[in-house]
Amino acid sequence: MPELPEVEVLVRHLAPLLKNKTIRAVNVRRAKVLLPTSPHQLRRALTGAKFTGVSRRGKFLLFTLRQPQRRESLLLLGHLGMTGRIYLQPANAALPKHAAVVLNLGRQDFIYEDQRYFGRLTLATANLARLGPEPLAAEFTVERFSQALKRSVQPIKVKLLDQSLVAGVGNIYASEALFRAGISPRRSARRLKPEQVRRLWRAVRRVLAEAIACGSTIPLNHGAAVGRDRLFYFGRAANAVDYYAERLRVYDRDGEPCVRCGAAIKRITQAARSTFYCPHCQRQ
DNA sequence: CACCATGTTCCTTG
DNA sequence: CCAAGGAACATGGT
Repeated sequence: MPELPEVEVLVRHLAPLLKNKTIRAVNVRRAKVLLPTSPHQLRRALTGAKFTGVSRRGKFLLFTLRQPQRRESLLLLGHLGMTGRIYLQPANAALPKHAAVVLNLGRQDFIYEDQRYFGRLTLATANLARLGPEPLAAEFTVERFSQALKRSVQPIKVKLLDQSLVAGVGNIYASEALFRAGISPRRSARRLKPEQVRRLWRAVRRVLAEAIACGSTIPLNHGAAVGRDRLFYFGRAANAVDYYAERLRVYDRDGEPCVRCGAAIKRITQAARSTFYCPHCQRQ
């Protein structure tokens, strides 16, 4: 499910639901997702702790908690990997097949599930330090972006996925931003002209902000039975949420006409991942 | 059987 | 130290 916009929408959804909820019990069903934290460490840290806030950094979810008898707040880090999901459900409901961690909050369970187990729910926060600037914050300046691009000979599409360049852009929005900026995904990062760097910088911000705005309008609190599998699914498979998929101009549109010029959208492989672009609108 | 999938880390090489 | 490339992780859909 997750690139920055989807994580942001999830954070906004979860924050009011979790605020002031106390964790009564911690059930670790897949220890791998905690690493390097151990199940014992997690249980000891979280049992009895109360959620005080939920925020985001790049694609990471940041849960802050207050432990009983302690002054310092505790930081729990979440990352959804490719297929992770977090939601609340009634405490007596059946657990999903790939539930990795379940936090009992009383009448509700906080479910962290991940079909492929690429994600994390951990007390280890070291990886945050490697992240680049937040694209929607003032720290993400065109100068800083430009300087970082000059040090790379990688194709710009591949470089956009580097979380130390800018935090939160993933495979979908990298293609979308390049389309909006009219830049070829194959172009070497250091060879972008200043005008292109500026256009791309703006396109990254715009594409992410629009996706957040769109995601924020989708009602997220539909019941688990209806919404769980649809929430944040944004491929274009049969059960995709059209409302969301329609917003993507090039991603997964191989062979379809470009919305701007009508040329057929192309799919190529870069760094073992799919890139979609318009060969006419994105020639340089 | 093949290939594909919203992501990151680890290892190697230069 | 840094940049870059590739395998690995694990499960499921087509």
